[in-house]
Amino acid sequence: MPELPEVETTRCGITPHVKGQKISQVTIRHFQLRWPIQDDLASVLQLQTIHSIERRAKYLLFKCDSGTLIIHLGMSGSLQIVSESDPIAKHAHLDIRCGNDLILRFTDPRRFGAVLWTSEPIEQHTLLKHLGPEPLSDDFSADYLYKITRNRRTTIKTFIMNGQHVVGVGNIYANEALFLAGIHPKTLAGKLSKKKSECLVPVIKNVLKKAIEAGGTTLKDFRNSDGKPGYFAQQLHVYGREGEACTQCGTAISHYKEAQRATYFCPECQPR
DNA sequence: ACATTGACCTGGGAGC
DNA sequence: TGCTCCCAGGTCAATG
Repeated sequence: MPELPEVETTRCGITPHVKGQKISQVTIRHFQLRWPIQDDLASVLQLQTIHSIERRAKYLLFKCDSGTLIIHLGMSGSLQIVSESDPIAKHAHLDIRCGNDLILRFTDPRRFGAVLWTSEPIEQHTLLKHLGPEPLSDDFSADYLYKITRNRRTTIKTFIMNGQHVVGVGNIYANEALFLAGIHPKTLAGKLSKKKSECLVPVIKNVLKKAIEAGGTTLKDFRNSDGKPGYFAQQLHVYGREGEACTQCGTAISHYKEAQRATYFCPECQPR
């Protein structure tokens, strides 16, 4: 469920409750996530202080005394601040109790998420070291995108969703950005013109920023750390709108599968 | 090196 | 009501 805006919304929501707190108790109810949670994680985390909560791509990084707790929300994960009296729902796999007696609870029905511990420098971690630039950083520029797309034969949609090229652009926002830039999703990356590249990069930044401001996108069940939905779904132009009228020209939105992911576009506004 | 596909897992909705 | 099938916001691993 979560794309970068949802992860960032989560990070901002939990930070005031968790930052600077000492971990008093860790309860792990289900170790089998995308990768198994290491079996001594509870004792490793015990009595460590969480100094900051950072984000790289869609990974949340909890910087502790002797290392970093890495949490990825996968497709269906969420983190909430709860109290001891809150009922433990079915897929609440991990609780991290802090000195203020608030509990950071990781819930993930599909278990595509991950909870990992590392004591090595975080940028050298296997999962992080090959990631492309953050989409909201200056490193993600029109020049950069134009250069790295040369001679690439995959489609532009698949290309921008690849974290080696740029991180944090998931299926919803890839669809939305290509619509807003007037680019057909099947355009070959190598055929992206300089001009379209100069259009697409700011559009990606803008759509992600707007979504963060709206608290993310709630399609079915995304909730921020306060249990509230995100409101960006109201601003979606094409995602999930097959057959509906394009907001710009009224043409029916088309739909197909691209690399196993639902793809939506306006045939009029996004010509091939 | 690059491109494509399968795999991981549960729940919800559509259709019968 | 209940069964089956298809779909879902991610991304690594294996294959060609």
